[in-house]
Amino acid sequence: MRSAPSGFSTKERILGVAETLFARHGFAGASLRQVTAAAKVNLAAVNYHFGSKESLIEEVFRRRLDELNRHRLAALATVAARPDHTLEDVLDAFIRPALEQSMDSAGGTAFVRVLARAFAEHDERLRKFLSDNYGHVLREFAAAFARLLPQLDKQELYWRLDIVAGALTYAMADFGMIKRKGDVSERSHREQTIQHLIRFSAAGLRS
Amino acid sequence: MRSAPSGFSTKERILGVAETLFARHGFAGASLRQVTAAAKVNLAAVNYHFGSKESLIEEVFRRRLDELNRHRLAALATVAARPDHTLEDVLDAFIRPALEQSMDSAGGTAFVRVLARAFAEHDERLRKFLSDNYGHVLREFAAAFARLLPQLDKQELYWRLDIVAGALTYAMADFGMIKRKGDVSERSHREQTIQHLIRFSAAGLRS
DNA sequence: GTCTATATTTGGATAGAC
DNA sequence: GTCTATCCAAATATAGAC
Repeated sequence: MRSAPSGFSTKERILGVAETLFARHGFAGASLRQVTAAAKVNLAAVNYHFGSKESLIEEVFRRRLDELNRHRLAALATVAARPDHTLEDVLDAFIRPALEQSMDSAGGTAFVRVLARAFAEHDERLRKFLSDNYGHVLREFAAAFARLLPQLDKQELYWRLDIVAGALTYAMADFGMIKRKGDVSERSHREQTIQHLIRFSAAGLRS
Repeated sequence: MRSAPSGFSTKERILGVAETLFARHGFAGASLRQVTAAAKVNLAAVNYHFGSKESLIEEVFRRRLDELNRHRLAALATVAARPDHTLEDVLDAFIRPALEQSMDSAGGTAFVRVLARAFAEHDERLRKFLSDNYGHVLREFAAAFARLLPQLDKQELYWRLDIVAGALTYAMADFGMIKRKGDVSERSHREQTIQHLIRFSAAGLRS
């Protein structure tokens, strides 16, 4: 348990490297050999710790998504408790936790790009896994949006949420790669980005 | 030259099937064996007609992108010639040709999803190919947007265009899968979608 | 838990007959 | 231009020693 030079267990190193390579090359495009080589662990370690490549992929999601969704739901609950909450508040509850995670955790920016991959992926099993385990979060947000946009019928609302979710995913995926000017702190850069995305999304949803 | 039962040449059948399977499983995820089996051609036909998988991928893009970009540039030129043209006009020139192609050509909906894949793909060679061959189109549109949004500095504009392009790509990719109500014609459904996307994008760009 | 070695499958590409 | 057969590399997965 802990042969790792870096202080991380073999399992954690595999997860971290897999996240990076899946973000860069896709799930089919990144091989277990690339992963184990980059993580400096033995090839057999993946199957020992995870059983299969597919399970490794699921673990890459689980590791961050459990926490991210906990934060999103907590933020949504806080917001929804205020009787005068706005569309912008709900969008904030959705966007802020993702960007916070992506900036605070090492490899967090890679994970947001993995999320974008999942969005593009139409693989049946992956979609089912995500829907089974995390679908309820999106449904709660959808319900919150529906209450704030009663003028839109259901079909129109879902169509717009789909665009917004896609746009946000892409924007956040690219966020890590945007170079900020040297004179703004990381914190205020993130805050600016959050405000931009909120205004952008709100404008699209209400238009 | 023409052994195909469907009236399409072997080469065309390969391209059509490849487009569908690349859209569904990604470029790494769809194998040449799957492609040739579905196209009911021999495995060796791919290398005979295209030389390699990579060249096949490029041909899948070229076949539709040449035409699409011709239409986009023509529409942009028409719009830009009018001194009072608006942001909405430029967005129309970008969006309409894509949706027209996706609805008029068989397999066009698949191609829009291939485009979405390319957007998510960070593969060096693919990006270089697309940038080398079609980058000038996006630069022309970017210039047109810049003229209409002089209050935004360059960095901010690119950041927003990136989001809008991502959102539009995703929206158009999903468009083919959205079931329209039975009482609206295909044509008016498309027209409604175009108007939605334009308003949505314009709101985000101006916000 | 980690290693080496290997089984097994799959994928891209070619050779050569027709 | 199309076919069969085959080569070779790469990938996932497992067996078994340590």
